Amino acid sequence: MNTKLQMSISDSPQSSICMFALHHQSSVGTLNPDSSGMSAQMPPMDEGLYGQPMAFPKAPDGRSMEQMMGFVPYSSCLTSSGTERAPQQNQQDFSQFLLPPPASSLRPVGQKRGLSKDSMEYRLRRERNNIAVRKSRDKARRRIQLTQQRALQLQEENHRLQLHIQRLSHEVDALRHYLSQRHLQVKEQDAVGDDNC
Amino acid sequence: MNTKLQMSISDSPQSSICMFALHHQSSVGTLNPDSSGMSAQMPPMDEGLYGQPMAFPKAPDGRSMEQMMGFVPYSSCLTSSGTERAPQQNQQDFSQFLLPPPASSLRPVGQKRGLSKDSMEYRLRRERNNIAVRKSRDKARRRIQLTQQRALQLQEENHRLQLHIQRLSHEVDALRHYLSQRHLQVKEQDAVGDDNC
DNA sequence: AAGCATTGCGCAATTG
DNA sequence: TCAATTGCGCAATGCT
Repeated sequence: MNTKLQMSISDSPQSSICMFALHHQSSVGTLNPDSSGMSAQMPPMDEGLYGQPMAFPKAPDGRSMEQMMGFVPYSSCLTSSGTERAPQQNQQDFSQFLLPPPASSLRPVGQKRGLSKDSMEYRLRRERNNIAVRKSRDKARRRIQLTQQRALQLQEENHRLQLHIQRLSHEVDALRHYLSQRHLQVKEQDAVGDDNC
Repeated sequence: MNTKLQMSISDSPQSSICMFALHHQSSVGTLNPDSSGMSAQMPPMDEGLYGQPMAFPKAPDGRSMEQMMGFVPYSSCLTSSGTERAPQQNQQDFSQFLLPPPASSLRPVGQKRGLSKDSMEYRLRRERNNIAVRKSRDKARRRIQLTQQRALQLQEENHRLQLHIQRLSHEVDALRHYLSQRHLQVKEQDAVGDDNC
């Protein structure tokens, strides 16, 4: 399902080899046809679901791809199948990854994109995003807190309103009762009056 | 200043070669070449609050646990001057990070902890934790949703209760008014009766 | 000691 | 182009 393909290759900026892979990955990941496919639909599942890492599917023997390949992530990027890397596919040809991105790539290797992890540009972007993320999460946390508080306040308010309703209801009952008594009284009185006069 | 040094050694289980630079570089390192000097000109990182990463405050000496435990391989990468790492940062003393944890550590170096990222044990732990994390976040998401729904329901309920109160209040008013009229009527009648009799 | 649950964080992909 | 979001894995820590 989720064809995340996330690869969090994150670091490893160093070896040029890695970099290539990264370049690949980024672009491929994004392009990944499947990505558009299905997106977020979370089944109500509880258990079974979490078992699927979706990112680095494990080998049948339970080993993660990383372990098996030693560097699978990159390959997975290539193999567009994102999701379930065929277990038998071990024979994959990685030579392509070892080569620098073809000049035909959308963006020239050392350009804007495909930013080397060492570039100042990259770090600036990352740092800005990290700040934005912290800010966003802070905001989310506050929003959640407010919602919880609001729920509590509403609950209290609710209780107060119910008590008020109870009081008013009793009052209405009392008034009605009194009125009915009064009614009888008057009737009686009327009757008496009639008799007397 | 910012002693981040984040090391998100995270992924890149693959080639030990690939990982590390980032570690250092991460925040300040890369951005602020002069890190040691502290002039940290970090870009225009205003945002007062969010500008501070304050990530791994852990160890007293500022080292993160990962660092403390030392995954030598990665550290070695660092030493390799590898790549490009901070040009001026060279003066920083990372020797502490390069050394394996003291034998006096709670657990022997090659033991449970200090798990090599390549060990099956490590991957199993990670995978289990990833599953737990997904589950936990799913739970949190549901909890938040429920809270929001509850707030909405309470708000509606609240509105209904207020309307109810309004009706009851009017009813009370009406009854009282009627009663007062009745009261006058009776009094009047009484008076008339007295006169008549 | 061991294991799941939480939480903060950075990365990368997306969204607006 | 760039900030805001979002899903994810990692590691530290909380909680049994």
